[in-house]
Amino acid sequence: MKAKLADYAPVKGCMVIRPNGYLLWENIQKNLDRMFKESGHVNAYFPLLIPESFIQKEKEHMEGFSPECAVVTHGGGKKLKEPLFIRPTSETMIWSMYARWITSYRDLPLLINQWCNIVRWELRPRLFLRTLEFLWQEGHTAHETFEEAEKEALKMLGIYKSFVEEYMAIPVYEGQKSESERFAGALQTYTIEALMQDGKVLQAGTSHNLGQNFARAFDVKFATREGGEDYVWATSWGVSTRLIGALIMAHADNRGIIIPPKLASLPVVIVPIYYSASERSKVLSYIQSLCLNLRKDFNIKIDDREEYRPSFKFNEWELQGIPLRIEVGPKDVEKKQAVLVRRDTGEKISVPFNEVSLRIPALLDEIQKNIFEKAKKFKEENTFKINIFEDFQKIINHKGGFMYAHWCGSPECEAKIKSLTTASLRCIPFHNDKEKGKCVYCGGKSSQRVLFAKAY
RNA sequence: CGGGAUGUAGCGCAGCCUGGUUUAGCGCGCCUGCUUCGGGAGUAGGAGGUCGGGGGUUCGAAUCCCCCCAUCCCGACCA
Repeated sequence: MKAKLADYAPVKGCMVIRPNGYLLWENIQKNLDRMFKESGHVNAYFPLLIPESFIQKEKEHMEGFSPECAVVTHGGGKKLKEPLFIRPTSETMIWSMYARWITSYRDLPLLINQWCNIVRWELRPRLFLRTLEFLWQEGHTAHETFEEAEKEALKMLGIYKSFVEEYMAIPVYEGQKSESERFAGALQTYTIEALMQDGKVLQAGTSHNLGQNFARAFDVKFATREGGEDYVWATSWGVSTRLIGALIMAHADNRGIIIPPKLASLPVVIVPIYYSASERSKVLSYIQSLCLNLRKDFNIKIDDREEYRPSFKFNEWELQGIPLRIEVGPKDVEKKQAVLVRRDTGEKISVPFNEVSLRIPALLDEIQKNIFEKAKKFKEENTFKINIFEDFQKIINHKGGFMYAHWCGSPECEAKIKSLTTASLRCIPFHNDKEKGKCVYCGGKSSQRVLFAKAY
């Protein structure tokens, strides 16, 4: 809020994404969109309003979503014959269209993504993490075989993981969801889970293998290579503006947020320091010449506002998470240097005038790496191998973090654990110890450890 | 929908219990001037209020009573 990312809107549960926050979203979009396109996907736009009958076509999907939907009942001053749902996700709309577009294996795979807003009538909203309306992207793909769809679902999860880790500098666990945590209407849900600094965990992205459920519901058949006929295999995957929430909670310190350099629209800000009018003009012209080289490679702001003192500006830019600050005062002009200040460590580094343009990219890289490593260390230090249920309860309540424990695989145990600890099964990790053990709750047989945590 | 709390200036709050010296205050922010400026400046002045809404009690209500509305926090649901 103080970093001017967002504000509460007049409607309960809705937020305004302010320019600082929206810039972050634009950078998230820009990079993800590039990754989607590099992997063969294209963008399209589908309508906001979905006929009620569409939602009802896939039973599990309807049961999962209709309680949290906003419904339009009136239009043009009249009651509508059929209510229109504001999309909570677009599977039904998109598959109704795919039915028209897909007739042969030659039409496959169909790889479409959409950037849009959706509405889910959440009962307990929270800024960025759970709002009634939010922005996201949803990919919807159609394939010839189960294997191909499975491959796609995993590939997209991989893209999410690399984006979140490399750009947002947030380390994640990747894995699959248990049956009870699965997306409504999916055969399999894959997820990346990120640990926040308060010990709670945030689902940062999901990818689903939808099998043939939606194809059956919307009668999407295609002529196979062998001359037969089959239902199309589907995937869907999405990330949302929740990622901005993740960014804040993963990296912020007591000075404010920290924007990873790779996502910063404004990576560098220059604060001039002067005492008199003559010093002011000297310092500012020095900064101008300094910027001549830098501006080619970076978006740089010179904060020459007269009404604030330098110390005020330092704090303000730190609050907003600008990765690197350059201070230039009379002393620096005299010594032909500039002072570079890292947002992540606060370290001040004096750099000779003609080396500044070299040091900036190197420092930005270091900051990017440092905040990732710091978050990674935190994640690892807060992942606990648990064998006894009492330890599970103790640690989850005092420290939070991931409980890496054996689980027998039964939904009953999962539900029991959740009701006793409020921790849910976040994922069955891909890369886990395939050791045999006993379920942390019931003591039944288990072949691997899974991750439990309190989640947002 | 269950439990808890709160609505007083743009933001954060005090005042309420025990009604009247309150002309409704304080901090931050905002506007103007001067001095300042290498880690959230100082000073002098200034603007800004249907005390959430409605009703009631009273000579008199921000304060007591009733109803309504809204928001926040903790649960159930969820990205």
